[in-house]
Amino acid sequence: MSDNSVLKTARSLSDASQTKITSMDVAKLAGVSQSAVSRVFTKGASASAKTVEKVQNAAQELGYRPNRIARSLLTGRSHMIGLVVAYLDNYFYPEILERLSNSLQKEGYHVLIFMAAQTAQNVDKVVEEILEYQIDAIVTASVALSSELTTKCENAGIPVLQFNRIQHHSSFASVTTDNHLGGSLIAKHLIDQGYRSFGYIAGWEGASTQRDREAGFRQTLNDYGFDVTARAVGNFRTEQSREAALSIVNQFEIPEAVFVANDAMALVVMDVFRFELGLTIPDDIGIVGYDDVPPSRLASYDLTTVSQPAEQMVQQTVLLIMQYMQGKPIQQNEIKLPGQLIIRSSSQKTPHQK
Amino acid sequence: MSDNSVLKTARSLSDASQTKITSMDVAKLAGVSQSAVSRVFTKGASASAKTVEKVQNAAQELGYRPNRIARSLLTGRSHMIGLVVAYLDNYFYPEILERLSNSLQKEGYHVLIFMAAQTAQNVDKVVEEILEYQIDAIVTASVALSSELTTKCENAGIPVLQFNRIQHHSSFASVTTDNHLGGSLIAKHLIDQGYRSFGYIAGWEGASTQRDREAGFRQTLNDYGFDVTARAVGNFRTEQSREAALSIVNQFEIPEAVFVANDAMALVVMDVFRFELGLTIPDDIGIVGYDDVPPSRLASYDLTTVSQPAEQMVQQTVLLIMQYMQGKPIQQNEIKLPGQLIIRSSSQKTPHQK
DNA sequence: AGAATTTTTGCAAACGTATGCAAAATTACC
DNA sequence: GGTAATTTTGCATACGTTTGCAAAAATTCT
Repeated sequence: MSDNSVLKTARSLSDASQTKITSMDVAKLAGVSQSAVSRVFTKGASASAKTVEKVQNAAQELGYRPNRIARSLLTGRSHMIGLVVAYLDNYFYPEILERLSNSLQKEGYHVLIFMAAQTAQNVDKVVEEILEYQIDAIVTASVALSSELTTKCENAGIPVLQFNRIQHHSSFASVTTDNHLGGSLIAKHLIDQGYRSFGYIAGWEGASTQRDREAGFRQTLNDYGFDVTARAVGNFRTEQSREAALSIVNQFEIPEAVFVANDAMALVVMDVFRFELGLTIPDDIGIVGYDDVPPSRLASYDLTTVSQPAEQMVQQTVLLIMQYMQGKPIQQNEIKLPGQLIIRSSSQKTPHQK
Repeated sequence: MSDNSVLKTARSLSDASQTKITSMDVAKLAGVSQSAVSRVFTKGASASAKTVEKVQNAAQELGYRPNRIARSLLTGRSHMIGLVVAYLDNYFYPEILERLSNSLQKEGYHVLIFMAAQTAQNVDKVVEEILEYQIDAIVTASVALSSELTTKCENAGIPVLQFNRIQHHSSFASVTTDNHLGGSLIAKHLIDQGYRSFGYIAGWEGASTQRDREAGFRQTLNDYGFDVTARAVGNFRTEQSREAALSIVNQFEIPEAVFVANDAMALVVMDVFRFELGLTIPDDIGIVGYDDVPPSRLASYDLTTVSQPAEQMVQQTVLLIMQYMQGKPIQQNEIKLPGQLIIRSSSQKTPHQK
């Protein structure tokens, strides 16, 4: 008797009584072949109305659901998308994650999460793990892959989509907002408001978002004959932004307005200016952030910022993935969406008149 | 000739040239059997030092990584944990997700995310999908399963861990903080501070967290001879909390202190009180929240709150999962951790003296 | 050195599904 | 009603692993 003794251990775990129901069980109950069952549950396969009904009834009765793992093994598609993300404490990413997951879910895909702390080495290790899961695509959110890994993914035939970050050497697609434009809009706005000297608190210098925002900001300032006269680095970390705010004030002549590379830092900076240094916002000093995260809208901050079109970014990302799944290769595809300047009171020097 | 024409389509997608490398390929290159390769990569299996080296070299050269999908099919373990979550906009959950994912990653497990909007029906549909993925366990974060689904998971032998929520009928485990205690601590603190009349802004009434927080708050108030004299419902939604704050003031005699069922709402409430109604916090009115989310620490709010021991909660959750994986059944296991009252200035009526 | 023991190895059978192929059943057509 | 065209069905194989089993190799012991 050739019974399956292989899974003895695994089976005994799940309390013996109820065993896993397979397409075979359904087939037997419905009085058809296993392939018939498969065809009923496979999109695009055909079966006669009669068998469809028989199978569906049997499946219902047994509580059968097709096993995606087995299906994946055969089709080569797991319908899982790997998301690599470094931190979730930036308010912006939870929103993205929620939207991305929802959109993919609608298409029958799901998100497998991978946390990768700062170091590139770490990211690489994590991506190697991902590959074991046979996911269909990788989305990296503000995280960079080593070029070695990049080619590895290429070889494995797994597309990598960079979300909110660009590596230009890479042969993969990216979806970003136009950070250069955003920085530029901010400069223009501050100048319009009458501010005449400018500070900048930088994010992590390795990030393309940081670089582009600063470049745009500086360029437009220059175009109008101004420059950044005070600068500090906050690395996108809230813990470091207090130091950065203090150093702007202590090491330089206090600028009239400061652009902080993201909202999470800007909120802290505002508090340092107001409560620790006794400055008035926006009159003593104007503040602008980037991202338009929910807390920025709170009345206590009412922070001017650039909103990232999250929904569109996600839609584009999903679209690219779906296109790839339908066979269209993803080539060097850089999608850049415009952000929108959201003017609030933190930078409205001239009193807002009704 | 019996070549594999089955995967023709799938293969042609990934650009032909490089094909997927399997343990067979490695075996051939290393001059051993396929099972030898498997044993080298399987924790707990033995192989001679010589073959280990040969195999590792070959694997290295080919860039081989074992296919977890295939492994899962055989072992019955996918090493994936399904996380069902409704919203990510509560600041608290992103943190949980990050921690949970990190902890599980250390154990070789990964998180597959499922978003389930409010309705129970929706949750059920999503869980059905989950089951197809053959995940090893489900963690539900502030989301409830229908009892029908509950038994379905039971039958499938998949444990369900309720995070931050309890359904008492359910036969599954839960990890929560002692919300009743938290509410009680808040009442005690407010009374100690000299507040003498109390309002409450409720979360979603279907949530056990909401019920327990309110019950603890009320009970301790009663113990000291007080009661809640103003109440409104904010459903844990920031959009609804403004209305709630206004109705507290308009429909009742303004209480001296208000407990808001979570921080996300409390922040909005503070702003309404201060900026729309001209009240001073904490003197005209004291405010307390719940969760200790990052923005609560910002100087503009400095909100008194109860911190949930996120790290411990996650640790316990992971521990339960790992125990189950080792064969220990998860029975009605209600883990309840104490929260900690974090006293900040939003509720310090008597001036804090150095 | 030979027997007894332990370790390593390869063979082959599973896991649960999708799908090419040919046979069977149905439908369409004259 | 008989043949041709179409649809449905079952068989068998494959996906890439793990693992029980027995044979082979290495080790230990007397």
